[in-house]
Amino acid sequence: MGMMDYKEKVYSLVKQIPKGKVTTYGAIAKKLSMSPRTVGYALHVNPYEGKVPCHRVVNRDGRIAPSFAFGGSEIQKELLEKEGVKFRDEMHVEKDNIITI
DNA sequence: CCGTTGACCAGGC
DNA sequence: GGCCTGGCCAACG
Repeated sequence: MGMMDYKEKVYSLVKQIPKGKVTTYGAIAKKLSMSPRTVGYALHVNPYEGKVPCHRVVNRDGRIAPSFAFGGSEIQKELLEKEGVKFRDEMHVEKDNIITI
């Protein structure tokens, strides 16, 4: 494993989120000592569709991404529901799905 | 070198 | 829960 820039650190952490659970940008940011915005940016430009489960990251309120990079929030919702994540409404997961990792 | 943008957050009300 | 504010910071033009 060579040098990891900040984005790769984010991706390797996201890969550890178990199926059926989600975590927050802030939790990842805190663990990597970076700003939550930077985590959001890294996922926005994530080049590893299918390799990094970026659909398992939500904001502090449990809200999914309004402009999820791979097909919009509807796709993110589908991916999560397929894994058993329950939703409170169209844009929010039930908070008991959120883990801190 | 700015000014702006954005998959954010903490805290207050 | 919602709405604001101030803070945050990489990237882009």
